[in-house]
Amino acid sequence: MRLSKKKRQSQLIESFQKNPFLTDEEVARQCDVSIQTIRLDRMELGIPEMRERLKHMAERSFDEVRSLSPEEVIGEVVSLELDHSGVSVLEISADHVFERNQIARGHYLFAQANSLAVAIVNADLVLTRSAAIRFVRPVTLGEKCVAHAKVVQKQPSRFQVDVETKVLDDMVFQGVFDVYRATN
Amino acid sequence: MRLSKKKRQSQLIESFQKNPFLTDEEVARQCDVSIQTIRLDRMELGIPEMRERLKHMAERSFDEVRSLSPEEVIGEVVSLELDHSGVSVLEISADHVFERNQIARGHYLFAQANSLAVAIVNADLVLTRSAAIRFVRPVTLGEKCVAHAKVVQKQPSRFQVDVETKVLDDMVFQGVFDVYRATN
DNA sequence: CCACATTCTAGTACCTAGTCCTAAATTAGT
DNA sequence: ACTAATTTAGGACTAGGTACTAGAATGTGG
Repeated sequence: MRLSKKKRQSQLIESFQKNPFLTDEEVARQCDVSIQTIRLDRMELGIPEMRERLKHMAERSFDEVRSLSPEEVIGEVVSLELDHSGVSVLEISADHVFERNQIARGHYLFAQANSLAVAIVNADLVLTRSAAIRFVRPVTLGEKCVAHAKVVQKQPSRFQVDVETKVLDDMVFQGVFDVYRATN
Repeated sequence: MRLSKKKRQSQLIESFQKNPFLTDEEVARQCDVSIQTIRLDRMELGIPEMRERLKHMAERSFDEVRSLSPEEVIGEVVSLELDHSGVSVLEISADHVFERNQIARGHYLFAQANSLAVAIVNADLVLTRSAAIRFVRPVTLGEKCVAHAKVVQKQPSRFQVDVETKVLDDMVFQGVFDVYRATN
């Protein structure tokens, strides 16, 4: 006997999770059943065909790249007054948290604040020289982090930008960034 | 006249870059040429068919998830003495840099240092309370960043971890992290 | 042991988004 | 006007499927 239907199906779920690139033919051979059986299983389990699986993976990763790369800012900038102030919003998704406890990894909050501090300065090449930051309280999955940045010191090529990130009215992160206009 | 072959082809490259999900049929309509022309173009330019493109994207994102998630550390930890010291290596790839100037975005260096500082502490739930960091010099595409972390102060649930990141013998990043064991 | 249900297998027609190939038609350059 | 480059058309074939029908094998209850 080859395995009951239920066992096969739960094994199937695992297989596709571990390796989404498997074709029906390959798993059929693995389970020693016909290709049609695998297809019926996929129907019942609501698992899409390989091409669709890959497409969804590609979509997800593409969306990430797109939201990161064009503006090169983490979080969505909702208002920006160059050389003065700005606000960005980052909703903590599953990608941002530790699996075990659903707490956001610090560097995402840092990245949000840092890229906002850099975006605020009106120049082609802006880099961070130094920063002092505090993670006031842990942020968890689903929370919407709103970062407010403002320039507090302005010199020809050096800026001090203060960033405060809140969830609702709750302060979660504070940072002071020393950024500079670099000569390209 | 519809556009010269060269213009069409360079537009094609851009289109596929902007949206890898396009089928030949769709771009053919966009360029107002036949599907075969697009296929010849793809051949000449060495652009694979859509399904292959998506597959490669899926592969890349799959690999990333696999290499990032298990340890939840950015960079590869090459040595680790719990509660004492550790070293991790991060090679700056195209994903880490600003497109314009090939300079690594600060938060990747921060992420490497931060996750090493957290990994070093022997406890289930470790979070960063605060940090003071300095980006000593910009890091560019292809450079291999080696972060050395050591615990310089140890209290029951609070640690100060100093991190220095170098490219060869060149200091590029310095950070002092205040991390703590949290009660889960 | 029979009957009936569940489960599995086989096979056909069809789909998309292609490849590979041949051949004809069109356009451009000189 | 002639040749060469470019474009288009079409046919045969492919992978990895969907959707559907029908039959075979394997249970399981009575």
